Parts: sequence; C-alpha cells; structure tokens
Amino acid sequence: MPPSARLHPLVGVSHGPPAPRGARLGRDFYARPAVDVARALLGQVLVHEDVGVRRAGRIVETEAYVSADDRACHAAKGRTARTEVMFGEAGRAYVYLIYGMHECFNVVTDVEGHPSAVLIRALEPVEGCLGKTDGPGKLTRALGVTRALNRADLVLGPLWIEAGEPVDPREIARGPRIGVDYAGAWARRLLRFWLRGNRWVSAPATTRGR
DNA sequence: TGCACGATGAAC
DNA sequence: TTCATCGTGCAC
Repeated sequence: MPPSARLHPLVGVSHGPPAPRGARLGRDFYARPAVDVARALLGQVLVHEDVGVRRAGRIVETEAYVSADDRACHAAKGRTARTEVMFGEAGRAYVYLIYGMHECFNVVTDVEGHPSAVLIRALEPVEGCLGKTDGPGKLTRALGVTRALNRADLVLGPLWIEAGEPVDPREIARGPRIGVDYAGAWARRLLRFWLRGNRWVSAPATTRGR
C-alpha cells in the first residue's frame, strides 16, 4: 500500500483515501477504533431510504463510546440482549430508546469482540428531513430512524452513510461527552467531536463546548 | 416481580 | 428547573 493510501491529509487518520462523494461507506470505514470513526464521520452524509423516500443529513457532531471499560458505554454492563450488537461486526446500527421516548442512533465500530460505537448527535439537514436535526433524539425522528433498524447493516441496508465533502481537520473541535456525568473520569475524556461553529451542533453541546 | 434510572427534548 | 415515559439491568 502506498503511503498516500494510508494517511490522507484531509482525514488525518491511518486509513484509505476518502471515498468519492456520494459513495456508500464500506465495512473498512467502520472497522477501526471508535475515536477514529467519530472524527472521520464528520462531514459524511447519513441517509435513510424508506418506501422510496430519501431523508438525509450531513453529520456535524459525534461521540465515541470506546470499550467495555468506558463507564459511559452501554457495553460496560457486559454482553446483554441490548448491548450484543456492539460486540458484533462493525458497520451495524445500534438504535436504542432513551428516557422512554427518544431514540438514539449509533454505528458499531472496531473489531468483533471489542464493543464500541459512535453516537450521531447532530446533522445538518440535506434532504427530506421531518423537523430539526440538532440533537440525537431529534435527528432520528427527522430521518424516520427507529428501533426497527437496530442491528441493520449500514453496508447493505436501507440506512447508510455516504461520503460527503472532505473536512479539514482544523474545523474539528472536541470536548467531553454530554449527559454522562455518572461515568467518573470517563465523563471528562474528550470524546465528543463537532464541526466548529456549525449552527446545527446540539444545544447542550454549544453551551458545554469549546 | 419490582424498581431506579437514563448517551433527551420541550415547556415553564 | 421540571417532567414526560418505558426498556433495561439489577436487587430482592
């Protein structure tokens, strides 16, 4: 593999060159550590196609949930019916219900047996969105993503992520994750990433960001 | 079998 | 700051 294929200047991680704009991201994109995926997802476009209707948004804010040791990660509870998907192959959807009423969408990352995922926290609307997309519960509603899509394969199914315009790493800001104060030292780790100054970044994030 | 508690959002 | 609302994990 030539050096240029390992380190692209606009992605900044040890991975292949960016896919051509509009191309569906493949398994390899997701099969690396959650932090790498969380950064690389910024600027990419999440798409849900349902009964011929396409709804899409550009990813502007993400959070990495990195391992079973990460106390904020649901997989810290161990391998259960709910967390099972995070222990499986990368590129699957992990969709769960929070607070009895909102659904959150994650992509499973890293190698099988290493539970981790990236929560998509905010999108910039692109196409067909039903309402606002500046928060994890809002964007699932706007794209029609529900728990029915839990475990769906983003590489093959009706829900996927496609390549957007490459993002300059200098545009990427990072800070602590939102709503995980119970996680001790893990709550202070800088595992949230967003596009600096983007108006669609979630409200709690803009008040706690930097 | 029961119960405490959320990776949130909207209203007050 | 409060509260809606229910699946999950764990105590009993």
